[in-house]
Amino acid sequence: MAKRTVYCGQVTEDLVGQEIVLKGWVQKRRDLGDLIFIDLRDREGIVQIVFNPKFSKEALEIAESVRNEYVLEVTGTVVKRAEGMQNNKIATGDVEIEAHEVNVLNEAKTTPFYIEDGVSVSDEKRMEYRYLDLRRPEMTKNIVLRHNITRSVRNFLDNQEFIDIETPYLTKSTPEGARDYLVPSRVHAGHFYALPQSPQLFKQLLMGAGFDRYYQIVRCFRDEDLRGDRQPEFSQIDIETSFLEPEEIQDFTENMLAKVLKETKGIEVPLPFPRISYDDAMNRYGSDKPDIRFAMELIELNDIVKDSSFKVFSGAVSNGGMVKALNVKGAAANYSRKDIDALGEFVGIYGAKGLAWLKVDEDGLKGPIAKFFTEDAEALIERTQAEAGDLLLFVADKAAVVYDSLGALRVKLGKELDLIPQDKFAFLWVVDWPLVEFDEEGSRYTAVHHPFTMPEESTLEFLETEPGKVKARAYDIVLNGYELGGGSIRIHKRDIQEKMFKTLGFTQEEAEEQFGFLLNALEYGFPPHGGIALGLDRFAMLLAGEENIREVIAFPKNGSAVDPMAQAPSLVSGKQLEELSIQTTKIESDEAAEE
RNA sequence: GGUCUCGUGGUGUAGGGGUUAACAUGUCUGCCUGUCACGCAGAAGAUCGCGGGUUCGAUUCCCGUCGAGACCGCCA
Repeated sequence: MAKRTVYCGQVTEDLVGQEIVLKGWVQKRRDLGDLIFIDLRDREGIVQIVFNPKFSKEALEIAESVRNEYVLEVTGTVVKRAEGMQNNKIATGDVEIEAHEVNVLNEAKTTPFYIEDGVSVSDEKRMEYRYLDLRRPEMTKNIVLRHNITRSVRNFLDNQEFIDIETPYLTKSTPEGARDYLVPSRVHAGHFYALPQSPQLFKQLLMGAGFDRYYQIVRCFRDEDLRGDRQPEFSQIDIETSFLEPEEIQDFTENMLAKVLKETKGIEVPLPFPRISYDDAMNRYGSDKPDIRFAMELIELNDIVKDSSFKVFSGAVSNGGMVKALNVKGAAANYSRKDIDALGEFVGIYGAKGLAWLKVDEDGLKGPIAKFFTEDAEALIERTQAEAGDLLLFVADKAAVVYDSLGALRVKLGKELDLIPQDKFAFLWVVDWPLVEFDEEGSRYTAVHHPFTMPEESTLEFLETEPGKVKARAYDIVLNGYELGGGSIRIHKRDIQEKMFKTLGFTQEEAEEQFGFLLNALEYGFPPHGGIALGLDRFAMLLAGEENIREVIAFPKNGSAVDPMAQAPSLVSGKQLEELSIQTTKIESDEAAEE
């Protein structure tokens, strides 16, 4: 076999007159009889090959038998295309290759779908034939972009004295938080490893070991239901440092992110990124990960409506809930009563019992509840800055429902009304988080981030008495409405860590059993430390302009956590299970044994 | 776990109680020396996801089931 001299997509006018060797896949064959064109594709792009009896009769004969996705080795001369014959749709469109020789390296069956960008084929088919899907230029591009991102990240961190250290994948199950993927131990019957939800404890222990600045681009595993931005295994850029304040960690993180955008997309993002407190984020956007590419903030109305004759509003306030509004500027005409009903159904998903609305015209407020607003109408108009043509939407409920429903509605309206600039990358730090929140269902406190987050010194006194008041030294980084990552200063003193576990409802024995090794370590000169973890898949997704992280993962799982190509998960034989001392139903093991 | 939507030639869709199951594209054969969404002529290709029910008759209606997708819950 001849050696490839150049990628198809990199044949340029500089090579005109030269004999080159290409290896690639047949994108398309156009047979005009005694003249055949083949578009040859490799990972870098496409170039046109010309087969003409003038160049080689033999090659032409082979070209006649060639079909899409055959793998070819082509030897030929680069020629400049004649005036008017250029194809400006491909990068190599000013040249073509006159084929002297062609070898079929492999044949191909007709593929289930044509290999091109923007194919209309189900995700299921794409994933079943992922190796074909990845041949599509837009997918190849996404995977390469992902590589460029990790390269850029590594370069940045390497230059800042960070050390890349691997942490175990077979580790210990911690029933707190997300469900673990369990791995049975053959050697220790009935015992299980867990795949890490994150290397959190190990990276902290590396700080205890003195490594000072650690990073790892690491796979994490969570056995929870999937979403467009959630896969059971995903990658994070995991970072931990000793002796740094939150501001210092945020500072290098945003420098890193800005550098990645510059290097991979040529985009300059202004530094520093804006900061917003958790409380402000919730109050203004109804979300702890607000998309600040557009305004339309939530408007607080409690003080105006607390005595309203509209009982839905005044009642919500007197019950300890709240009333908030969105002013959808100039949208009154866009939304019919039926459309608004649909919006009402939408907020119902988030538990809102209804969506009240008013339209504003030159004479004031219009709509079924307008009659309730008399003397307070002016205050309402002033607070919402309502003008003729605006649509006001209200939710009155307990705080969580108001935030969730209006926060989601805001984003939905932003998309529907095309208020979101698509080419913008809007980073945002969300800071001043609560340390814990009360879980009604379990009637106990759970950590908002994780149990190792350092409480804010000034609120530490409430940890055992009123945990809800304690602030965390935590920070999330948000990009375009997606939680890109989260970090914090961690607890480095045993007594505080023990109090934290106690607040979260651990008995001393449970804390010792699950986290004893951490508690012990904290007693041996553990440095103050903190870090951050960034979701690589989401970051790549956003930079690629995709809406699903599958588009930037080479071999992802589908919505049911299944790999339709490899057909994982699968049944295993009874023998395998027996070796692992796992009891199972007879049916399962029998079925597997038959295969 | 819940709600909603969708399963029809290889692929993507249309259709609808009785049909020769339609369209596009792809595939195959023939012709074609400047195509690049090549063109022209012809051909093949579908147990309408699976099971049950209603009906004289179901791909169509109903129930179940399996699969897929979106969202809620969940994701310390």
